[in-house]
Amino acid sequence: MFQAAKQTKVFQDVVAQIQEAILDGRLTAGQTLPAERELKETFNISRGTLREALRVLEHKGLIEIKLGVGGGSVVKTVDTDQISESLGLLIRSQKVSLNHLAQFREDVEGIVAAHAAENHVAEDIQTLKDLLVKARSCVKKGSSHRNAFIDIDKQIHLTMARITGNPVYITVLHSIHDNIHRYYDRFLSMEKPELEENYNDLCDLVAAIETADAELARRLAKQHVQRFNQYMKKREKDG
Amino acid sequence: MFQAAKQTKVFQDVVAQIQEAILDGRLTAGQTLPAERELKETFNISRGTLREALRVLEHKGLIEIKLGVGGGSVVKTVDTDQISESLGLLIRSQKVSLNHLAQFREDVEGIVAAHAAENHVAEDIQTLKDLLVKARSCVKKGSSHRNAFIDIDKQIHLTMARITGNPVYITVLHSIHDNIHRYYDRFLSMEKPELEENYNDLCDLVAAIETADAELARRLAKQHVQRFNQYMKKREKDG
DNA sequence: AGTATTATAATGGTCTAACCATTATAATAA
DNA sequence: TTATTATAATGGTTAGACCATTATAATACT
Repeated sequence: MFQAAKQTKVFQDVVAQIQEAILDGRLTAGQTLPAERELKETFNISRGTLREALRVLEHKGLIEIKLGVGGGSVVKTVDTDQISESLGLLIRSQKVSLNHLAQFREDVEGIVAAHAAENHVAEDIQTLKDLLVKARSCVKKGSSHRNAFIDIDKQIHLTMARITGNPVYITVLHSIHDNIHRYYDRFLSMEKPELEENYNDLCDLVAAIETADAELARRLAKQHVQRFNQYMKKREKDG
Repeated sequence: MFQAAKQTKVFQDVVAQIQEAILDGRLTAGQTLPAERELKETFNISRGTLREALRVLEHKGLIEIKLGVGGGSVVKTVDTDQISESLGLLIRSQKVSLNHLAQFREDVEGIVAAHAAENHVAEDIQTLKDLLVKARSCVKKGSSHRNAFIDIDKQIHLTMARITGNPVYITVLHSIHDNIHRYYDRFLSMEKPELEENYNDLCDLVAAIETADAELARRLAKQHVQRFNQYMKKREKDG
């Protein structure tokens, strides 16, 4: 019938107060909070308790704590790091396997490509084509530039996410890529023919986006990601 | 050329050590860590520093700190709460709007429904139909049971996510629903005709899943979520 | 005997007061 | 003018004490 009346723990109350101030805009990114020895007077608490609160706020990604003169707790712009970290924990807890993440990525990349085909402007296509040029030079240099190619591949996908105009896709794709990287290092070996195959995928994909063919873009993106995943699974199996 | 040699901060080292122990399985869910006064001796640090570390681990969702005799730091099963919280922060920081979240949800619910159509077993259909019966009784009782209906709607969607067998979808859908709830409270007003409309949507959707028609399921799910979103947007504009 | 009450002790929560480590800035020297 | 060095502000850490909560054991009551 009733609910817990209040946060019994002092540090939680402090976390809540500072968090609300940030989210309400009373504190904005870049601003520095008062020094700990001053803040503890404001809240009328001990420094230890205050520091527990600041530690939590830091981990939430709301502040950054800097050392030395002119240091202190600086309000941060919220980004996707915490989501990536949490997803990483789920993966490492074996709640999520490579197959699970790969399946999700295939679907999401497909959707992102489709939206990109619908929403792009001319400038976006130029950005993508510039990235394709870089990708091409990596392919020419062969498997020694595998990592550089993978990085450009990532940039192309993140660019498509940006073209959707929806920050959720950017966040989700960032989190996926942050976490799938661990598998790339372990399982993904691409030789020159495979690099070329992937490069051609990307060219076709960009072309589909340019002609605003959403359904084709969706299919190509999915197929492209599937290829990556198959390389990995094959290598995972072979050893 | 070189990287930072080590974590300068003591508490970070402690966080890392305990986290690794949990992720490696040397500590498993349910186990209780030694008491603070004992742990601080093990790590050879002060209690304050140890508590900063434990606070961070708590916020990561890796441990739960209980009071009193028999209390202490208990290793937890990792769940989706942290991801939901982080997504919530992004939304409240106005990095993500209702429209952004709604668009994403339409796409994801479509994909989930399609996978559910492909992967379901007979038992799953029974679960869904049981939920439909409950939904029907809410509709009969009219708008006073709006919240109960919304909750069952949520359960149906989460059930479909479970049917996919992919925990990423479960996590993502949980996070979306956790965060879209705030908008429901503010903007979603459903009268009896609208409840009926939605109930019929769900019946059609479950039928499509039962007949394993993935493409139809995808379209119906998307359309169903769109309806919800339109109610909200209409009300956001009007009221 | 069984049940309610009360004391005990273990554990996290908080406080105080000090000192260490890092770093931007100011003072000083070359 | 530039390089060096001292200063002081700020977070990082330590030590030891006491408060608050709670499972369990001891006790009193019926």
